Amino acid sequence: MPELPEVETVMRGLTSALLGHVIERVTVVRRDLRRPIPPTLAAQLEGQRIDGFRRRGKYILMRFSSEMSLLIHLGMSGRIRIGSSPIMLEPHEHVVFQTADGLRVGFIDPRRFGLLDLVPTLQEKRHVLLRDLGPEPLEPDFNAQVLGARLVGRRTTIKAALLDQRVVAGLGNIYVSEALFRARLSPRRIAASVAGPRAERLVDGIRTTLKDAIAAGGSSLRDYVQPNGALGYFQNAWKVYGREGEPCERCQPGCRGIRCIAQNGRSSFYCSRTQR
DNA sequence: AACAAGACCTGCATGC
DNA sequence: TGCATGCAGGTCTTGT
Repeated sequence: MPELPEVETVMRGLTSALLGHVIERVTVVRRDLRRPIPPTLAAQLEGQRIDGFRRRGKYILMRFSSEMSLLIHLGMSGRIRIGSSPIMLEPHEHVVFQTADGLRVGFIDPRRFGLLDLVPTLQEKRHVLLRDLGPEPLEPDFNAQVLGARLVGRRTTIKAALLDQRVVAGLGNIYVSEALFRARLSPRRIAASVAGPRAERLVDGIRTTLKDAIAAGGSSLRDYVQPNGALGYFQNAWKVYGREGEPCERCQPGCRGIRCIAQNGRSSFYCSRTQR
């Protein structure tokens, strides 16, 4: 489910459902996710009021009145489900939060690549999983200069570089393909060669892709995206991802068809005529 | 230091 | 039907 637009959508859903609510009970069904759930999770959160949410890259931070923050990552298959209290545990539901006024929030993650951790709110930025993240692509200070500086000297492909969360935070396999299409850059291009006007195009491609996807509520594959169960629909607006063989919207008649290649074990989709 | 490959885990679609 | 295979929105670790 989760690249930046899906994580942003989830965070907004959590905000509207849970802001100001008080956690009454935390039940941990299974602790062995990507990293173990802290043994003190329940003790530290029970009785605390939810005071706000932040997103950093693909991570969500849920801030509590105790000045502790719950750090959430959804991995590949993570989901959050909100309902009212008496609901059956569903398969792979590893943690359940219940609020004082009867809401029930479940963290569900079949593959267990996701994680939950605690960090003092004032030290969020120093958390080992957050401290090396690159710039937020939707912040105003993300520009061609900033991106170009992080690509200097990198001999890998631009595809691999953009998946590196230290270069820019929040992109994943789908949105890298989509952003490179909009920027008319081949995923095979050497990262260091993206500077000047190409970097301008790429920044623009990244931002417009992410903004459009957020406006659509993200992309839904097999899982649903939003905590209330609503589906995102940006998967219908993908221009290249999952469209191998189709003509791209830019070249129409003369198009050789969208290609799918493997790079570092992951698929990349692109138009070899309009992306160089 | 940078990079590619392997590892982690489960579910699902495909093909025999 | 049953089974094997490969693939999936991520990232951490290992080895070159």
